[in-house]
Amino acid sequence: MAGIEDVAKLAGVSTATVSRALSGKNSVSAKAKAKVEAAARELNYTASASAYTLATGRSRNIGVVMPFVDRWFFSVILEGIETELIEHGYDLTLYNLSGGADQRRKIFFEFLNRKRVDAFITVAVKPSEDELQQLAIAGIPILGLGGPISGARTVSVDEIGAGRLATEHLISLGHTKIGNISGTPASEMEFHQPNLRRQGYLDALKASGLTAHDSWLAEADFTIAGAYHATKQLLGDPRNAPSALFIASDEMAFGAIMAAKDLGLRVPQDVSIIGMDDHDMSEFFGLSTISQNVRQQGSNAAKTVIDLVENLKDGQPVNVEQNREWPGTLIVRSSTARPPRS
Amino acid sequence: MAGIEDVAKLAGVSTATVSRALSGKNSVSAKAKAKVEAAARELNYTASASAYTLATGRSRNIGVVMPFVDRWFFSVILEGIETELIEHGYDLTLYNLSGGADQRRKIFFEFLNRKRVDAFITVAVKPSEDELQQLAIAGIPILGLGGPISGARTVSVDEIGAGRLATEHLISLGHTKIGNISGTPASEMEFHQPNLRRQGYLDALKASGLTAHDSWLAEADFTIAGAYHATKQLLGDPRNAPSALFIASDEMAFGAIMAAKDLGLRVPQDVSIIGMDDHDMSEFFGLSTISQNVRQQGSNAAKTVIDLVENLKDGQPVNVEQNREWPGTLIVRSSTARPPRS
DNA sequence: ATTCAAAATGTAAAAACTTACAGGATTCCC
DNA sequence: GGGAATCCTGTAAGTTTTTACATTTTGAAT
Repeated sequence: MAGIEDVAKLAGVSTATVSRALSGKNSVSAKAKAKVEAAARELNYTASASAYTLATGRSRNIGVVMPFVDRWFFSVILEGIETELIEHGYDLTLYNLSGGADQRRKIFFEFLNRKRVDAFITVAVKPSEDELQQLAIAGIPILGLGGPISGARTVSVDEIGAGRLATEHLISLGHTKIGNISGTPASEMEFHQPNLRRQGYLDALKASGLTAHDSWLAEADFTIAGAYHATKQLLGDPRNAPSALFIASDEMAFGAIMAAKDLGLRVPQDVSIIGMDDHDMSEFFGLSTISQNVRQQGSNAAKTVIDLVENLKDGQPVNVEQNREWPGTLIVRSSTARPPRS
Repeated sequence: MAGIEDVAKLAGVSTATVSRALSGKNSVSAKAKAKVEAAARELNYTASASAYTLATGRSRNIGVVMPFVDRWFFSVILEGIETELIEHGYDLTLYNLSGGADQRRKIFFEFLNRKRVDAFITVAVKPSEDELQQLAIAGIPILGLGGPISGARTVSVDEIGAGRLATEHLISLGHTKIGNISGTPASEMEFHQPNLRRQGYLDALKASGLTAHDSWLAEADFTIAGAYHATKQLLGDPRNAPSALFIASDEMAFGAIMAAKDLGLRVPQDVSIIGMDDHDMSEFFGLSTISQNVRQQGSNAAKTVIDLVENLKDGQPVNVEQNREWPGTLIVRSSTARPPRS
């Protein structure tokens, strides 16, 4: 493995000049730069990351913390972040919390201290007071996705607004008996997104003078199966069934569609269903939904965090507390229509 | 941020002793060890990763390269790897190739050289000659998942055997008209797993003296939608339709089940369907399948790669060329049954 | 009490970069 | 052509840790 010294020797300059030529930040004569670049190419040289980090205190590496990576939302956002980071010459190191409390402690109190990352992006993770303090001591800026974190920048989706949007779509079609399935508290993210979505649903009903019958509401596991069973209950009694359902996630909505079919109900003729997320498979199911533009949320977060670490002032990020909210956009497919005349 | 010197001062010993006490590898008196540990805890000290790497040449960091992260198989395997790595004190840095050839070149010819990782795990990626050479020069060991890579250790699933297993299950139920849907070449992984699965299917038929009618074979996009349309074709003509289908992936099999239902066919009474992977949702669909134990494949790969980097001899891994193959296991659910009497 | 081996500790070099500082070379302008 | 300003380059210090080597301490055996 060639080091900077080898390049310097081959190019006939000092290591300082090599460093300057390759980083492109300081003044180097065109001639020297050419020689250095040729030598570096010949020796296949790239500066060692650890020496760079040690010397500069910067690692060009971003840590990403998420509770799972094997769920659709998280894997898509991860891909969005990663692609953007690579583009800018950053590495991504992944920390997933699915290993439980012990793993979480290890991540926040050991790995974090190794000064291996310039900043963290947390996705749907709410750091505890202890954890935030730990981050502050280590001087690592943090960007939160999917919920407010005090003292940190934050990028999130307007969950309430999105829930309202979905519900308003159903109301505008003429539905008055609108049900809702949200996640159970246990299966929820740490910021209770599904709860917020229901809040938007309730807001929309209220604004239109409608009320939510208790028997039109359900909570279910955040999965296809969970929503399948919940839907069978909600739609089971034809005399008292809602004519439309707003479901807290697309994945759950798939289960709802299958349940409706298995009950002999046609979607959308007998019952309208709208989800939320714009999952990859939603188009296949013809599911109307609210798009969150997840991949772009990821790349946006990556851009923001790079901005954060490249514009530190005295080691502190400038412009803290700037929260950006994304609106959702309504996507109408074939799972929603006017209510049946009864 | 406290450095090793601060800890040494507080504990009243030299930095060498601190290093030894904390790494636990060399002899330190019990008394000194206790003092150092107390001091480290008080100062909240963890050795800086970059200095450690610079001094030792080891980074305790594993690079993972995969073509996507937002597909079920990849995200699950990633989670398996990550959880195991954390357990052993390793970090994971993620490189995904979905950004195209340019990103790929950047990863293999720039990022890789930074000496930031001790080893690579590649998942369903077939490095080119150039890329392999690059890895060799950099002295980075590599563990391949999902296909053979010359000169590297490899962990893979016996795809042919798995395809045979699935087909034999259908044969043992009494089916003689067995169709198969595999991925299109374009949508395939770089090692052509789906092709291998079809190979196993053909082997099994042959062994039982059965033949595959051309009109029972199809290739489709590796998605629900792809298989949905292919299935509609295969089962569209009742007089010439197979009574059972072996589908190259569970995700595709979901599409097949829906297509069958939409054609008015009952699964399994009218048509049996078996997939492959044991996807999270397969239980919900009642899909019979071949389990690949994906998460465990991931954690197994992580263990193997740690073994690889911790047992280097003269910078070279020992035991190269050791290929481990996983068998699949048959999981029978409710999507397969005896063929209908016709 | 001596002696010797083994165990514990300290000193200082090494790992591979960046960058402040200072000095030499150019360029510019009059 | 001379002096100042600017640009370029090299020297050496600094970043934080590990570890070879040297030295001191400990403990056991005589």
